[in-house]
Amino acid sequence: MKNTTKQFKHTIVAIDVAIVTIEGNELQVALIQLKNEPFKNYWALPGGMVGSEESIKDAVSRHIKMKAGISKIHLEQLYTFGEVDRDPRGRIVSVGYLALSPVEKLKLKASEEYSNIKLFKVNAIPSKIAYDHKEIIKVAITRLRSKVVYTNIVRYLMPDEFTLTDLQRIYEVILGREFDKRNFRKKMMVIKMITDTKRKTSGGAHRPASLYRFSGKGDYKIDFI
Amino acid sequence: MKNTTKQFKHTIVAIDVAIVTIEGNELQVALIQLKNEPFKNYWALPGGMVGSEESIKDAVSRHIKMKAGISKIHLEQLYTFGEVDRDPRGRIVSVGYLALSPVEKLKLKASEEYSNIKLFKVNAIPSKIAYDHKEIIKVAITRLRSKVVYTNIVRYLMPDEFTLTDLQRIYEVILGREFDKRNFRKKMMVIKMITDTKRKTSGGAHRPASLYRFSGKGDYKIDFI
DNA sequence: TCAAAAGTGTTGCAAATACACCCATGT
DNA sequence: ACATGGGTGTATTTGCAACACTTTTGA
Repeated sequence: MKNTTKQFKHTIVAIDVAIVTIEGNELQVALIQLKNEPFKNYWALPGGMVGSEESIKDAVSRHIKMKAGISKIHLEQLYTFGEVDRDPRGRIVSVGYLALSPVEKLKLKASEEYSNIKLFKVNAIPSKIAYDHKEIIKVAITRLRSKVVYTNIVRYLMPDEFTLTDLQRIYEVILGREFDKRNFRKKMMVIKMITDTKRKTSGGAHRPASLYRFSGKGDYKIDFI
Repeated sequence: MKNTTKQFKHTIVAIDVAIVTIEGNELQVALIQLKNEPFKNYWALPGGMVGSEESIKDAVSRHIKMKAGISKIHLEQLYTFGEVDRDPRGRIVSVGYLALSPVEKLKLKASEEYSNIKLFKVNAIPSKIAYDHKEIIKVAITRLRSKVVYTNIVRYLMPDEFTLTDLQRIYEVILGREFDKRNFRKKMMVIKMITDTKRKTSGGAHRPASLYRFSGKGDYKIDFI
């Protein structure tokens, strides 16, 4: 990172979003590689300015659509980072967001601004991270881990239909510990967060598994796991 | 509220803070009465602009010191409100904060800007509330209620020394339900959040009560209540 | 001696955990 | 027939909730 003079005179509101997904039994976050100073070649969260005629949430959606090719994605606001010197280009206040999507729905694409965009395991993010984005990622993962035990937030990481083993694997990846299969299934049945589709998998060299989907449409809170 | 033309050209970052305390067995929040349009005589949360050379948190502390005469107060960021039309004067993004203090430490004082500042019961806030401040208050109270059951956040609402009955009352006021005295005391002992000072109250026409203080200095999380 | 709040244990119930074997399919 | 993941029940432990009486002080 090089020292540069400040480019912006006024305080600017920006957003940065941690797009989190699960691939290969690992939590992953999307990072872009910056082309320009002051953080040339550093990795950063996708983000950008909030326009003067758009809400903060709309700005997040707009940037996600540009960089990850997805317009319907679960979003939640994390925290607003407002240290004076967090951005060497000037006074930029950034609102951090968490976005969750099953990996199949992401279409990461580089643009003129960025030489590259790809997923990194959250346990192995590159050391050259721009700004305070490492901290934002940490807040994002902490939030996900904390909400997973009292909400149905995992639904945003799952495909429409899934087996109970798939679901258990997602919980295990997020929380980093294993569950007993029988106890896990019992609990899922009790809280009736999911519904049996009466369809089954086929093709595996093993007994077919029942396919489930999440019940209802919204979010809810309850104690489980 | 009257219609006015926009006063500010650029997006501005402001803060609004819900200063919450307990008085008379009720949760209370400090509100100021505005002197000027577009919300003349409406009640609002204390708040104001974030200076270009101060962090967001410093701006919150500064405004609290001005309006509530207290410089050491527990603060936590709640949410950033970024709808385009939330302020008729222009594009103002506001970072909402929760501040907690025992009532004895607050010294609410009116200023030139505000004709009045006082505490309102959160169950009886006036109907003439400016901006989206009713929503901010709601987020503040929800956050407090939710954190009280898994953190030691009540410490910021208590005086330095207190009896177990005092402490139980605070939990009951915040959560709006009653606890069994024996179970409550048992739990407080188990989690060892508080320490016996070996001192006792005196003066009441009843048996003296042991005085306690919170252990350690920081925050922690654990399941209780 | 009375009023008022402080203080103190036990029991029953519900929820969480630990644990092992048979089933259906594809190769 | 065998390898692979799917599917199921019970016993034990632990944590939570319900419950009532005695103690100490000041008036």
